[in-house]
Amino acid sequence: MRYEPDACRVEDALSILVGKWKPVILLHLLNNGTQRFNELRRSMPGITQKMLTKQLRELEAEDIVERVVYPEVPPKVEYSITEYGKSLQPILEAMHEWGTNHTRRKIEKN
Amino acid sequence: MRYEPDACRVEDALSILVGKWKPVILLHLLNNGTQRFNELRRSMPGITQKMLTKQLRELEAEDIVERVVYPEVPPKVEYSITEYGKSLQPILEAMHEWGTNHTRRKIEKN
DNA sequence: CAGGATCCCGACCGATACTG
DNA sequence: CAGTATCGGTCGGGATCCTG
Repeated sequence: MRYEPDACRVEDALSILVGKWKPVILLHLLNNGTQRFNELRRSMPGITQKMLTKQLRELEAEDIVERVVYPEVPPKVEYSITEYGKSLQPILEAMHEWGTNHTRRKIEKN
Repeated sequence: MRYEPDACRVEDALSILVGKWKPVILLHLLNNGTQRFNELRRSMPGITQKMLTKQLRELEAEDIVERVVYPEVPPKVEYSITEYGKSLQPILEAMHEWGTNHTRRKIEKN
């Protein structure tokens, strides 16, 4: 009789993954490993600096990505997935697979 | 070199699952089977009629839930998960499990 | 009973300009 | 290079009232 708690936990996971760019960022880091800020930026045409920064900060706050600053001039900052972040991979892949299927299905319907 | 397509498919899945109440609704229907409108409403304290209607309509449009209207007075409408909708269950459960873990982890950190 | 129709606010996100 | 600051538009979602 109490499904709200369950649903709340699903929402917790969703709140991490949602955000227009978070899945893209995570997949990038999962597939390409450690990357610098502008490296990520270039690989995601359309994202703004502000958004990339914001989403990375949020993921960092949840211990999903790691941010390493090198005290140099010019600045150098590297981002990577944490071990904990990797635990999201199955979910991302499941969603990717389902999404692919869903898209195909919709196309076939027309 | 092209991860955008992958990410887009993830977004497709997310767009189905996101919406403050969609996971809750889906879990309800998955666990409790067919339910009437107000039955669903009562089991989700906090949701408004408008929101419940809207989310159900969106899920119906994607063929995730089925809506059956009985031409009676007073009106009777039943909602249930479609076979296709059931394919989301693994994702929902994976998210639930991950979310539960994540919440516990955060609590332990404090 | 199961909704439709309105009004409204705040968060999300984009565009642009500036900086250590 | 890797950000921060500011302005503004869009829209998800809540509150409330109305109806076949």
